[in-house]
Amino acid sequence: MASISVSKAGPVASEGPDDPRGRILSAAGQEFAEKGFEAATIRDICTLATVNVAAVNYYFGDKHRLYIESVRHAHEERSQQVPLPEWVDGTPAAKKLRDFVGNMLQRMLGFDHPPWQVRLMLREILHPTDACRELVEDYIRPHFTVLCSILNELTDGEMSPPEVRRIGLSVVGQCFLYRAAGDVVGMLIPPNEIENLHNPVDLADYVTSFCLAALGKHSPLSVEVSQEQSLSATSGPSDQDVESN
Amino acid sequence: MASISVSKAGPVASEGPDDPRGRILSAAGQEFAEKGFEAATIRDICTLATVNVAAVNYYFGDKHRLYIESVRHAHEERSQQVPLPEWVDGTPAAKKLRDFVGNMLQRMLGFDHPPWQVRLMLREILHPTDACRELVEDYIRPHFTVLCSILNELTDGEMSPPEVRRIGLSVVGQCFLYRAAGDVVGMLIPPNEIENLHNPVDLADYVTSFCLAALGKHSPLSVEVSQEQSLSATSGPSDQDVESN
DNA sequence: AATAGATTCAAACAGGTGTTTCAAACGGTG
DNA sequence: CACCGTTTGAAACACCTGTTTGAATCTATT
Repeated sequence: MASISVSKAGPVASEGPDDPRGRILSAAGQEFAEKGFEAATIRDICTLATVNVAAVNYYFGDKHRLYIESVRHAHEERSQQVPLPEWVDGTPAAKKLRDFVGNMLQRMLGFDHPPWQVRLMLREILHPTDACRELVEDYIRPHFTVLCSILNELTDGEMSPPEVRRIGLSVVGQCFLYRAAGDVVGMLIPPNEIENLHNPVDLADYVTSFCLAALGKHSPLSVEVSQEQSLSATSGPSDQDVESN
Repeated sequence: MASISVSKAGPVASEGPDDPRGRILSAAGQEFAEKGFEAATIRDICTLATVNVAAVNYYFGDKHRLYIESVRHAHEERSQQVPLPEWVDGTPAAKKLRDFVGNMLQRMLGFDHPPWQVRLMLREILHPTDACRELVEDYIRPHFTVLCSILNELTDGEMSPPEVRRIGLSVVGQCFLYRAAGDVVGMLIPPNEIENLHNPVDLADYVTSFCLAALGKHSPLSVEVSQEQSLSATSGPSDQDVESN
């Protein structure tokens, strides 16, 4: 959206089901997501995509441009896989917040283990390269803007935009920890507790309650949080996780 | 502490000021922190440490064991550089929480840009290898335990340990976002706002208030948060940031 | 069927990697 | 001083990397 669409490298941009370019893009995404830019090798990528090593040079020029394209490909696919919820007019802001958090956690953590698209984007967030700016403008900022507008609605415009953004980061941060440092969290917390309290659904309820309580739109957490005053059982529409390719 | 102290590889473990082993450890930490395990090269490390390439094999065996040792070295140094605050009896739990959060943010973000020790540990948290378990047990878990005990004291034991841990992760998560995804936050938020609202000191006040409000130990944030009911101006003792090596 | 362009392929290239070698230098001890 | 284990040094090794080459194959148009 924000970035000028760069003319796609390579001779052709077909859309067939066994389009070599697409196979390379998908294989590269998985390899880069798992091993990082340096450790992933063109040979492994091409083996996974069942193409010759020369193909990546033919379609993308070099490894770096392949990486850029595969990050773009990842967030484009993920945007379609888990679109933002949409609400009818009059939906309470608190429910919108719960839906948004549920949607974000679903996108970050997935139903099963998260798809490679998310892990690749995470790498770019943690150690930004040239691909990061586009990722932020086309993927992250739109989502963050929606969150801020929900928070603004929730507090009836009492807070300044900077303050709203800070609350927004608090919401994102609580979720982000599980995605970025999930392994460490798993070492820190007993395994059964992970399943009971730290699964995507219960987490969405909890993070939402925590935020609402901090904003005074909800009773505080410290007096009986266990009685599950469920805000909503249904998360946003079309939350399914498409493990494509 | 928790892990059995492995016999140090290499022929000798001297402590002199120009001990080659120590120079390699420090150089390796910086290189690994900046470039990651794969991208950092033994030759660059040895150039930085002004030793021959064969020295790393002589003192550590191979690149992998050098990495393990340098992660251990990093969190040992960082523990000394920014120790946990200590409180006199009768210190209010709310102040303890504020001190702890301030201390944690100082440790994560540093006064200036964070030292390589933190960035190396962060890499290990994000993409764990063999070095992670020891990092968690010797460094992360002790800190997390302190946080949980503060939260437990704060809520007068009303919450179960699992619930306390979940609150603890919320506190950590809010801080962690700035450390792990600081670049993206910088792209998402106007620059002047970063300086005014998202600096370590103001962040510590904010995260503490957010948490206290959620627990009902504090007035909610959404009605006038700007009037700075400062909990404490002094962060924990010995918060200075030693840029050693 | 013949042609021209697009695509694939095996092979090779130049450069960098972690690791090893083995001789030289060092430093304390008899 | 001569000895011997410890430490350093330059060079080489074997392997793997991204990239390129140029011929072979395929595909579609004439």
